[in-house]
Amino acid sequence: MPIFAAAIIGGLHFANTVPKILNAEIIAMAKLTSRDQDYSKWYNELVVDADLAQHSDVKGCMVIKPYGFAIWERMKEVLDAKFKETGHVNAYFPLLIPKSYLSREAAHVEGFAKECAVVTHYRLKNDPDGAGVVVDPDAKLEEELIIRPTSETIIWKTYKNWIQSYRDLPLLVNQWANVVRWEMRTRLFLRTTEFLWQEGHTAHATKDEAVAEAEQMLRVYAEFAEGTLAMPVIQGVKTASERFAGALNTYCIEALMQDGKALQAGTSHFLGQNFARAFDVTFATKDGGKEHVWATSWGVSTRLMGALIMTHSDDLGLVLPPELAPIQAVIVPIHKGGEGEAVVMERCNALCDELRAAGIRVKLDDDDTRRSGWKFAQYELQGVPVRLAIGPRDAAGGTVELARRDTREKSLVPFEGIAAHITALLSEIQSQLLSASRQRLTDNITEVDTWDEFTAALDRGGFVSAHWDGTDETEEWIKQKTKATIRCIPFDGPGTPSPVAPGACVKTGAPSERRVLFARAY
RNA sequence: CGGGGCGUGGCCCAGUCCGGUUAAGGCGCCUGUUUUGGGAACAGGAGACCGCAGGUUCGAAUCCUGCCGCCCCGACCA
Repeated sequence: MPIFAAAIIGGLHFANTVPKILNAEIIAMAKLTSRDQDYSKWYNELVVDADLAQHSDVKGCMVIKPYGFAIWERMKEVLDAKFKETGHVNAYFPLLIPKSYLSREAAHVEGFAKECAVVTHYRLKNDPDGAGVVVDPDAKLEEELIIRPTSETIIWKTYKNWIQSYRDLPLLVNQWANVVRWEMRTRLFLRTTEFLWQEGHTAHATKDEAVAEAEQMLRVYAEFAEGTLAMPVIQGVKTASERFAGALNTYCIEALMQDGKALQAGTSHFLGQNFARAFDVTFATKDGGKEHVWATSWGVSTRLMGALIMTHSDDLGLVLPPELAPIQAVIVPIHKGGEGEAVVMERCNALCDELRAAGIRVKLDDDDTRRSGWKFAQYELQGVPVRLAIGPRDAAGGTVELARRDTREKSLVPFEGIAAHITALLSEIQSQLLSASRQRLTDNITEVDTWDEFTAALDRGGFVSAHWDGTDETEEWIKQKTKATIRCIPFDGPGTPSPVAPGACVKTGAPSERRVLFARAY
C-alpha cells in the first residue's frame, strides 16, 4: 500500500490520522529491540543508534556524541539560567584533590573512598624493555591526588579563605564539571565512571537560610524536570541510610521510568556545619561573635539523559520534548532532481526561514546523498518532535506534510500560517508528553497495607506507598528481601502521593507516622 | 569482587570443537548508472598485524600457556 496516506479532506487541510497499518509497517522496520522484549537492551541500542553516545575504550567511560551533547547543552542552558535567576554564579575548582582532604570529613570519606581514582605519579618514560611507556618510579608524588568524585572538600578548603565575615555570606557558587567515581557496574548515561554534572556549593550564616537554599534548589530541579524534560517527579527527602555522605539531610526528586523502576534524578543536600567544621570555615557575626557557616550542595548529572530517554521514548527510538530538542522541526525536501528540485527547494527554504524567524529550532535537511525515507527513519530514531516534508505535490498545492514524533500522526497543513501552527503544536507536544508521563506516574503509585500486597505491588513495578516503622533495620531488611529501597519520604501537601497519617509498618506492624515511597531503582 | 559472554576490515559477525590453498557473508564506505512521497537497485572497487605475548607444528584465526580489554547479570553507587 502507498505509504503516503494523508489527504486533503473537503478542501480543508487538517488532521488526518494515519491508518494504523502504516504505523505497524513502520514499527516492523524498527531496528531497535522492543521495550517489551528486553528493556535494558532497548535502552542500550537506542543510546548508540540515535547517536547519543558510545562506549569508549576505557571501561565504564563514554564518548558523548555531538547529537547527545547538544541535548545535554540544552539542559545546561536551561538549568544555568535558573541558577543565575536564583542568584548563583559559576566558578571552577580543580579536578585533582590532595588525598588528605577527603578524610577531613568522616562520613564523606567513608562514602567515597571506595570509588576514588588516585594519581600517584606525574611522569612516564620509555619502557627500557621495549615498546611503549611505563610509569617513571622516580616521579612518585609526595602526596597522592585523587580525581574528584565530588568537590565538597576542595571547595570548602578554598571557602575557608573566602569567608571571613557575615558580609561574605551567603556564598552561592555553582560549577559545571566532570567527576569520576569508580563504580563496579556502569551503563551509558545512567552510571558512567566519568560523568558530567553541575554541583552547587553554598555557604550561609544561618541554618534556616541553608535549609531554605537546599529546598529552593530542589524546587528548581523539579521545575526543570517537569517544565523542560516533561518528566514528572516526586519531591521528598531521603532516609538516613540513603543520605549523601556528609549531609544532615538529602532532598531528592524521584522519577519513574517506563519499565517501572525509579530513578533518582537530582539531589540537594543540607550539609549543616559538617564541612565548615572539617575545614574550619568560620565567620565573624554582626555582633562580634564567631560561628561556623552552614552549607548546602546540590547536583544533577548526565544521568538526566538516561531519565529523559526512559521517560518518553518508544520502540522507534528517542522522543524528545520540544523544550529540549536541539532540532524542534526538521524539513525534508522530496524531489526527483531537475526542475522540480528548484521549486521544492524554494518552498523548503521559505519554510525554514519562516520557522527560524518564529524562534523555532529548525533544520533543513537538503543532503541529497540520503533519500527521504532514510531521513524519516533517522529523525524518528533521534526524536525530532516535528517533521515537515515538502514534495512537488505540496509545492503545487501550498501544503506541507507534518508528522508528529510523539503520536506519529501525519497531517497535511497549509503553508500559510504554518509558523504559528508549529509553535502551538510544539507547546502542545510538550504538555502532552508531560501529562502522559504524569498519568503513568500516578497510575503506578500503589498504596498498600500488608506485606503480600507490598511485594505484589513491587513486582508490578512503580512506587509503592507503605507505612514504615522508621528504623534502619526494617529498611535494610526490606532491601535485602525485595531489592526495593525507600526512594523518598515525600513532602506533605496537596497532591502528595503519601500523606501524613498514622498506620502500621508493612513489615513489622510497629506504629508509623506516615507512608513512604518504596521502589526498585536504577 | 563473584557469575556469564565476547575479542576476526569502520560496524555486525561465520569459521575455532576436528590445524591445511586467496579468512566467508551482511551492513557501511568509494566509483558509475538508474532512482528519490517511508530505511533504493544493479555493476565494479577499496578495506584484516584474526586482542597481545610466548609455545607446539612442515603449517595456527583454529591447539597449549600467560596476559590484556570490553560487554551483560549480581553486590556497591548519582
